[in-house]
Amino acid sequence: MEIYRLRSFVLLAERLNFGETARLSNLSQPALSKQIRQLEVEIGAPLFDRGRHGAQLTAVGKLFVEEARLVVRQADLALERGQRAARGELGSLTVGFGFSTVTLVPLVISRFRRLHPEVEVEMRDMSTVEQLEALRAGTIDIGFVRLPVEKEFRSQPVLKDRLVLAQSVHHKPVYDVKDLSTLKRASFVMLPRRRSPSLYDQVLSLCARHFFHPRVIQEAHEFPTVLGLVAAGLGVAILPESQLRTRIEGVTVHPIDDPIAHWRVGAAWRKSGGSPLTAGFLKLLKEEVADT
Amino acid sequence: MEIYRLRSFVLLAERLNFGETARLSNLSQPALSKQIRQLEVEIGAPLFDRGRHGAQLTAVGKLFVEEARLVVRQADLALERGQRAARGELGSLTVGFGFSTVTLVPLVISRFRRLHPEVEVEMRDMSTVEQLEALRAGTIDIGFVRLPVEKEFRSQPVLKDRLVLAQSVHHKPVYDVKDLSTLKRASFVMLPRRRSPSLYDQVLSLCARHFFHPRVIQEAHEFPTVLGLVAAGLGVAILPESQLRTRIEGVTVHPIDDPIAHWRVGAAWRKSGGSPLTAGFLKLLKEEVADT
DNA sequence: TAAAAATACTCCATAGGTATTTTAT
DNA sequence: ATAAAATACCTATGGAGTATTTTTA
Repeated sequence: MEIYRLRSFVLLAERLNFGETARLSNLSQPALSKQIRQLEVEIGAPLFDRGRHGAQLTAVGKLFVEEARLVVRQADLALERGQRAARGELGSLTVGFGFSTVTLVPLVISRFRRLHPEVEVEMRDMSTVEQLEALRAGTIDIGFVRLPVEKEFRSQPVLKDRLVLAQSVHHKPVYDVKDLSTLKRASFVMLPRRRSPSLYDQVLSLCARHFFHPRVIQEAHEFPTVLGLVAAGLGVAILPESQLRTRIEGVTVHPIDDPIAHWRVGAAWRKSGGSPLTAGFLKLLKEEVADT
Repeated sequence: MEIYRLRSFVLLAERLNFGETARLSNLSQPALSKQIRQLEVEIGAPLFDRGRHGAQLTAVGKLFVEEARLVVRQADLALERGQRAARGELGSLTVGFGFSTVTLVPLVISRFRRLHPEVEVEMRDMSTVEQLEALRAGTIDIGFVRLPVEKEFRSQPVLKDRLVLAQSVHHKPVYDVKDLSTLKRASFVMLPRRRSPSLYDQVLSLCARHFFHPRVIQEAHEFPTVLGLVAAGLGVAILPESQLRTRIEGVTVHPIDDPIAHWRVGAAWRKSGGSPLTAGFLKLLKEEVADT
């Protein structure tokens, strides 16, 4: 029982005339006759009574035309939804992001939402490791992680980030970023330690390369707070340059010249199962990155 | 977008392996590949990611497989319901009947209901004219009317009926059914006049052939009541022989020997649009009639 | 008898099969 | 290197067209 026959049947049930219906369907009358006859064989009963004045639905035909209509409608809906999904107009997209893309990702997502209002877009704040796991598990479709990424994924570079030393202009002594070991005696304002590898760990290994453990005098949960505390003269902070949009008077920043203090951040996604939504998002992202 | 392709697609989406799915579908692997590829062209996006370890649904594929399942399910349901309707297991049947078949029709209907529990069967008490109109309008599927019936309908004889004269054995004078004109002075117990042609009209024309108008002394709404009144000596009654199952002590009946006092009653139905239900009912009816 | 559908027959599109190549891990 | 899917090519089923016959009112 194929759909093209059901379509013909439904049309004929409306017109009740083989010749006319055939013409309107761009079919020959015998072709339509054969289709209907085939349906009648499959059902096991005549669907029409053929007479001098066209055709009349039988009782079975009346019952079956309702069923046929449902199938045809469902098929049309399926095709439409499939095509819309293919055009990236339907579906859902989940994006993971970390602190380095906390300004970029919401920007791209809001543009994406405006372009595809019927797509469900979700964003999730996660660490790099969590994002990689979530990508593998299919929980998120795109993540923003440190590059390079495992060959298991595809990626696209988004921004370069590096660590900077922030200190108050009023504070004495002034620490020299050229020689980090001078920070041995400094007080540090830090974000809380998170599931490694987090910024905390990175600062730790950076200090370890200069044979000291940083003295943490205060923790704060947000970058602006950290900078505020630094400005207030509590101590120094090491943080990613990407977070310096919220720059504060009275604080100087200097990039740290150490290989582990530089890295690239990129969007990452699974090689397989890519949807048009992923592609569309990445395209927007590329445009956004090019603009900045 | 045809159903056989959707079926293959749904199966493949469950197995995620072209070769295996093809084998289970009695298809060759290239045939299945071609079907899926065709679907992908129609949708406008890949439905699977083909890899070393079988196939994986893409995001679009995941969305579309749900749609496809709905279509396949709807199609299976349609076919099943169509076939059941064709076997007379589904649908509705409305039967009209008059007083002559008031015992026969419910009998056949209850047998029919037992055979086809899922069929909605309705019976409607109507005059012959009403039944013919209802047949034309499609309000009823089968009627029980006086034969012969217009060539517009098909029919099947059910019973012979004729009018009988009923009178009390105690009543004097005893009326002679051979000479109806002796009834000129008799008192008649009658059913109320209904929309013609009813029994009332028929008795009237029978009397008119003998040049008198019957003197109606009492009306009653049921045949048993009429007979009871006759037994009580109120008068005579002319009624159809088919109603004499409810015979009563002290009442004699004699068939009236007049051409307009005989007729055949039959089942009638439309020539077109006949359903297996109609056929099934008529078959049961035939058996029932043969038994009596 | 005339209009409508069915039949007979032909053609061709396309589904399906076999053998082989390409791809991905 | 190897398993799996794609490709190439062939066959054949059956869907569609034209001409004609049959049906029915």
